[in-house]
Amino acid sequence: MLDFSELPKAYEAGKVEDEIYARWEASGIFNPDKLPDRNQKGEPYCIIMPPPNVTGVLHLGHALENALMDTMVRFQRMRGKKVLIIPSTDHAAMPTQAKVEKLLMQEGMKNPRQELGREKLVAKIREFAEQSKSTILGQIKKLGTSCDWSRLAYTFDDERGKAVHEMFFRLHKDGLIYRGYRVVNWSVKGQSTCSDDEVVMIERTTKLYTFKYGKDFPITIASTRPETKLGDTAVAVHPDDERYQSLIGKVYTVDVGAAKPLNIKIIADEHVDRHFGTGALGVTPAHSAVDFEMYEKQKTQGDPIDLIPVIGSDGKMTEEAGKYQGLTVDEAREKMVAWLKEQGLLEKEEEIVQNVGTSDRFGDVIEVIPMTQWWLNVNTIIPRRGKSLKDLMRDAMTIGLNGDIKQKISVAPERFAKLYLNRIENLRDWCLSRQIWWGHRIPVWYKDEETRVSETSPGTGWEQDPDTLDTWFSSGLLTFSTLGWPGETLDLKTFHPTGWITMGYEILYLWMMRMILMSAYVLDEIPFKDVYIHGLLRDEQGKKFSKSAGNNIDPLDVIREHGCDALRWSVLIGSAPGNDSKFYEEKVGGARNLVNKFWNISRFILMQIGQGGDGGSETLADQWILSRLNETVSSITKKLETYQFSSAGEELRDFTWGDLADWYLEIAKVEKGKEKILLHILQTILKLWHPFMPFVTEAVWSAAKFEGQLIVSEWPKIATSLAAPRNDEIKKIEQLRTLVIDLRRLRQEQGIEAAKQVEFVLIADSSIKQMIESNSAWIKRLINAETLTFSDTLPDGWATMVSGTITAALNVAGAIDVVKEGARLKKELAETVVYLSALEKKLENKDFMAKAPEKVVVDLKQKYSEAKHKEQMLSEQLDALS
RNA sequence: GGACGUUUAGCUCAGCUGGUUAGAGCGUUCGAUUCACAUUCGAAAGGUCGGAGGUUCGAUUCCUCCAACGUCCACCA
Repeated sequence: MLDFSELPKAYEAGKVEDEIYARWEASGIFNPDKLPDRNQKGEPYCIIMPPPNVTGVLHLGHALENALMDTMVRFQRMRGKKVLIIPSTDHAAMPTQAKVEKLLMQEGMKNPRQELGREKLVAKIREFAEQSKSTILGQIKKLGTSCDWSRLAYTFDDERGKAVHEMFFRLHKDGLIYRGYRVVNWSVKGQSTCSDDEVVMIERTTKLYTFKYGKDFPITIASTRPETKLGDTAVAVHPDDERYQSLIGKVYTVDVGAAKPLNIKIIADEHVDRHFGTGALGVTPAHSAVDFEMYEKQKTQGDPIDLIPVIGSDGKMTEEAGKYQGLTVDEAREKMVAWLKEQGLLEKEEEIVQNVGTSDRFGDVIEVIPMTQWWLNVNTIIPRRGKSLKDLMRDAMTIGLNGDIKQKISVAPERFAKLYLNRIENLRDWCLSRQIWWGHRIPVWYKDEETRVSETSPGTGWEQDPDTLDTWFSSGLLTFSTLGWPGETLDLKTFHPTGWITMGYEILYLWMMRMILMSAYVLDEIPFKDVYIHGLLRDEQGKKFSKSAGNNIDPLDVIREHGCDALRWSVLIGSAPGNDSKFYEEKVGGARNLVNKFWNISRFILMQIGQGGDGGSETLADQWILSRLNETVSSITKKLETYQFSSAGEELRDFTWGDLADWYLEIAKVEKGKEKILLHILQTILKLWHPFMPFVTEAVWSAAKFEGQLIVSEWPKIATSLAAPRNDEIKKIEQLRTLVIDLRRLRQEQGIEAAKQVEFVLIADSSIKQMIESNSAWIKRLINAETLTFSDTLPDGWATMVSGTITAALNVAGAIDVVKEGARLKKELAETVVYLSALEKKLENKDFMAKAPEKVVVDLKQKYSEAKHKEQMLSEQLDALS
């Protein structure tokens, strides 16, 4: 016989978590190939972990993400699926290099790239990344995530490198990847390009200048950046604008101080807003994305305009800028404005609010500069496909790839699908190349005028392209590069498309879109069937957690203090899918109490075992709890299937704490011999709780010496015989519950200390009387009554009340204040009458009776007769009083 | 400028396709506590569901408008 009273009174998370995790890991069940037979035969279910950046350590967002994934995966594993969750990390090219460069500069280096050179700097970054990576992986273990470490991936390891190259070659062969001279987003500080998605718009006030290029120029234009006007080659007006119509097509030569006089052509473009400024737009093809588009358009229309770069990659004015050469943009602007004033060309100078793009990694204002870069064309038709990448991305979310509904992604919450589609329509070509050194180097080689695409050098004299690929190129492949692609592996066949994925809405575009693009293009498959978008965790004031704001919380600190289960619970519960939620200390405290409560419920049940024989037939309470348990199993299963984590958890808590602990276990203290049922209940709730609180449940499971490991035990089945609507017996106990609650309130209202044993007298009809009598032992216990007797009349001077169809009287010491009692009864009677009339109105409404579901009508009638009875009792008592 | 979201108890939030007297956690007040759990138990107070219309027998839920707050997008130079 095991002595469970030796178990610690309070659950000690810190003492057991690491050991439990190690045990799971050692038993191999994180690896789908080593799962029990039941799972081997089950449906494959794969989740790709959103790879944390190797830039730093985990934050609360990761805790949330891991809690979501792991809850889902444990649920699916217990249901018998062949479950795989693949852990990975992201080399995060730009941020990682930026971070290491910053560190080196803090150590005294002025320009790490110059001082170290490519090889040495990359080595430094690798060293940092490796260290950071191992920290992060350790942290993920602490979060309890049951991922398969044997399949660990890194976006910058050799296997992923192969996938990256292969993808590059295929896209290139199909003509989707091209090298082109176009304007890019350029961070002067980072000395690299970035994609549109990495540009963060910020609002600021700036001056808008209204001026002419020269005295003889017919049109006045406005600009916040006069210095770029040194590169203007056109003025665009709206084609229908009668003010300028006669000028369209004309060319004017002006001299604003650039190296050469500028030829300005008046062109028509309907993007021009007639009502903003002067209704005319100075076109600077080299330094504005929109203007560049006009430039391209003019070119295809056979009416070309020039492109003159006046700002260089160092952020300074170029040779083309003439007398402004070498100045920074700000200096040039000042000088230009001064010149305009001097010449009397400046007409107006006003403050306006404007959005400017900044680099999300380096923080500086993005300059738009024309450069030769590698691009991915999202609009051109893919050979043999008849569709563009953009089309594929759209199909995956609407009709399914190739019109196959099985190849359609569903997004929860749905609204994000709309946002995604909206975004796709505005997608422009993706700039792939980055001028940093940390990342997959572009597999293209040059020799003299020749270009060759190849993984390794084609021979002597060939120079590899110095640029690297955008990190998202490699993370976009993750759903299949982690499964062995480009090899035709068993994993790939088994697990792709993956089953489910979760991510924050902030990387919806950056990551989700690219995974869909890559997978649809190369595998003709969606990367995942379901996406669950989660919100952001914010602090108590609603601010984002960040290091710079100083409100950063390390999930490991929380675990150390309250345990992993408590952390998981507190990030999962109390929020709706896709909505942000707040994280604060009290929430974790509450979660820790819950974990401990759970521990003690289990401990109590275990301590009952061996206390007394088989209890014989099921009592009313037994039937009730078993029915509730079954309802709970059914509901939790359904909720987890539909990703209602918070709601599922809350219901589980309410059942376990409310129904089980506060009612059934209290009853069990009186009705002995429930060993078998208690054991069944314990095993069932351990399973239900396991996905939410893996550690405490496994700790109980092993302390109880139950068979095997909980993590691979079978999810409880829904007993269909009990799943039917509750029978009359179950209704009866609900009635008794109501009675107990009412009697407790009666005590409380009478101000009698709960400790004191008191006498109750009840008036009830015979069938109810019998029911109360056969359950009187635990009823007495729960209301702390010495005697519970029945009578036909109410004793004088006792406090009375009505509960359902039962009238109860409590013996209070001394006389009751008749006036006070009368007032109370009157109030209650009035409330009942109001309630009754509301019910009556409903029941008399023919339309309602015709349309309302039968269940509702039956319930209503029941309520009505109960209330009617109560009304009668109350008025009788009131009469008796007076 | 566009799109989306939020607005429900003192605080943090649930509330599925409209249906009994709108819920939870925390907090508050009152009471209990040798009992598995003071990381506990019982009871109570607290909401005209942001505002105004509309549809319906019935609206927190659906529609329209308005307000406040928030997020994302956008080529207003």
